[in-house]
Amino acid sequence: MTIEEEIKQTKFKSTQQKAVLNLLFTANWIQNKQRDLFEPFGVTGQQYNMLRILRGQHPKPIPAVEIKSRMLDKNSDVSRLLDRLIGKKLVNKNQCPNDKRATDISITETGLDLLTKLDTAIHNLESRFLNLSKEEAKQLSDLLDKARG
Amino acid sequence: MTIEEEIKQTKFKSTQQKAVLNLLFTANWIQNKQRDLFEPFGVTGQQYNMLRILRGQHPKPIPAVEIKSRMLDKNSDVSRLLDRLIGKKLVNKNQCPNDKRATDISITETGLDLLTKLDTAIHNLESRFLNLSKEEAKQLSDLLDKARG
DNA sequence: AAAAAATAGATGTTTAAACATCTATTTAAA
DNA sequence: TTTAAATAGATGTTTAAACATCTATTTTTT
Repeated sequence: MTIEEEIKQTKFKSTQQKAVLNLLFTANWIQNKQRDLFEPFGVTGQQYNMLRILRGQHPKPIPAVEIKSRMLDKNSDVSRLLDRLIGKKLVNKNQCPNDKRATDISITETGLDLLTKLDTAIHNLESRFLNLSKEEAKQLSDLLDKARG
Repeated sequence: MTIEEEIKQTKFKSTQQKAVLNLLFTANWIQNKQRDLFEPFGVTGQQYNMLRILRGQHPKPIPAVEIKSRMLDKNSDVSRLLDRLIGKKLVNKNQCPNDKRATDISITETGLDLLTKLDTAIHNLESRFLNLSKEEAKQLSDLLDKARG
């Protein structure tokens, strides 16, 4: 289905505007698919994003401000996102000894196990349900980089 | 700034995964820009989306369910989004005479005036701040259509 | 060293998203 | 035609996003 069919709009002010609408629509489409996929595991997209960041640093703990700088959504409310993950025993938080303002955040074994389970499911979503060849995916990513440039 | 720099991640599981992350990041980036732009006018992105749909049908009223089918976010809580726009006198709602379950929704003159004011601002965002030529924008839109296919 | 500025993070409040459920009406089936 | 199913929309509730403000600590300036 083209974007015209998806939002029942045939005329656009400009090609750029159409691209923007398509981008926002497609992001929503992906997020809905991700939500369905994450739901049985009890995590949200933002929580998954945070867990992946922590796995990337594991076993080194990182401060919350560093997590924030790596999040897809730069406005994330990291404090309370962390609270929820701590509640689920998926991450640990300690005061940083070098800087008493800062925190040492790390992913737990439980968190790593959960990510392992999610990996397969996510991989299916991203490389099978997303109907793009490797070349097309690269082209898309490059265009997105340029768009923000 | 490339997506690698934006989220400080250099390795991706697959090119498709990188494209997905870039897509979600870029959608967020656009939504933040839109929020800044809409903020002085007192509307949100979803409300703007709804107003544009109603303008497209003006002066013909349409039922809420038809609005929903045209929204970028198909999960929108149309009832309460409408309540907010009615509160701002930007749209009208009446019971539909042919089907007492349904509603007749239309944009008001105030709503049309507001959209006129927003048009210029939005156009700047979409065709100037978005650093893509017409050809590149088309290429992006086509890739997004294909990705969902 | 004292004062000012910046930084890390927590927390309070308002608004909206997410999800389910409910009512009224219309359409389809038995 | 009476019942069952589907549709349109409203509403209740829980959770999270958005935005501002606050405290504690560290860094910079004077």
